[in-house]
Amino acid sequence: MTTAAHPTEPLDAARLYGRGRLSAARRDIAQALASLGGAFTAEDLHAAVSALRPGIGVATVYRAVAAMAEANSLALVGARDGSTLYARCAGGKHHHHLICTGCGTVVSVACPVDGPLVRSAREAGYTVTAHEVTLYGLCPTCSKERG
Amino acid sequence: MTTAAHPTEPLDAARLYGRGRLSAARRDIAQALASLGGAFTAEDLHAAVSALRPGIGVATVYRAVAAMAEANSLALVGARDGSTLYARCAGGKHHHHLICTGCGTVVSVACPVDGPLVRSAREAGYTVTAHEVTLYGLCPTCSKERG
DNA sequence: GTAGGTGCAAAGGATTTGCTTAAAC
DNA sequence: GTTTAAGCAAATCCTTTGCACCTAC
Repeated sequence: MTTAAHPTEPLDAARLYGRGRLSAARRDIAQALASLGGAFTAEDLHAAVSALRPGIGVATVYRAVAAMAEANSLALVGARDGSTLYARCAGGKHHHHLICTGCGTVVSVACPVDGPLVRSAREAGYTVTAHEVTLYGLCPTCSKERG
Repeated sequence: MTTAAHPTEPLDAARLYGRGRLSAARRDIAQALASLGGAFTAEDLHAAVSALRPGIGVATVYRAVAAMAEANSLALVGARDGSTLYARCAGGKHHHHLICTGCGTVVSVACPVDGPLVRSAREAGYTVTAHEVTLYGLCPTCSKERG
């Protein structure tokens, strides 16, 4: 199957950030993150954490996001307007993301680049070192709602 | 073949911008664009035009880029640091881009998303409305140079 | 003559950084 | 006690916008 539930680990705040210290703020960020579910921007996360911890600074959230991305707990899954979209992503097997533009839900999709595409590029003399793939669309629920 | 010379039309300044007026500044921008070759940022283009037309404003370049993108003469092909990467792209058949990180050359690659991936997503109840695919790597020349 | 383009400067939004204070280990 | 994170503000970076003037058609 090509689409699948997006692989995330249980939300263990200690692991989210790798080897950093676990402050109260970061615990709240972890909790807010769990409540977001799908794709989100740093601003979304900041807004969510603010409900739990009024007055938390944006820099704190940005630094936490950077730490989580570094620890492979978050993946950069795209962009919305001028902002970067992140989603929880346990890493593991290489895959990409389909983001529901209706509700933000994220599902995994198999990588369509590895394989024939990279192979034929190599045969043409090209070396593919990186690639970005993101799909946008509607999840089953939102598909029904919007016809 | 999966990789191919990137489809661009001969640089006809009149067509680059769609139906807008052809000012002297836009003619110079067109000429600078031709000299850039591959992927570029608005800032790259502004720098190139500045050689031909010192004192040209950045806003003019940004507006010209927007006009060209609107007219399907340019495609947004990715991002570098915080900046948007564009490349000449005649449009036509749906495709994506492989950008050489060595020299900026852009080549077309077939879309690996249309087909099985979209079909299986649809079977799972998802509607795919859009997708982004960009490959990064080295062209044959840069591959040799860097081993 | 008029819509559209230019240039400049200021605004805008997202993200980062410097610095001092507070807290985890 | 030492090192790391928080909080706040200022700074930065890319891009867009407002406005007065100019120019292609």
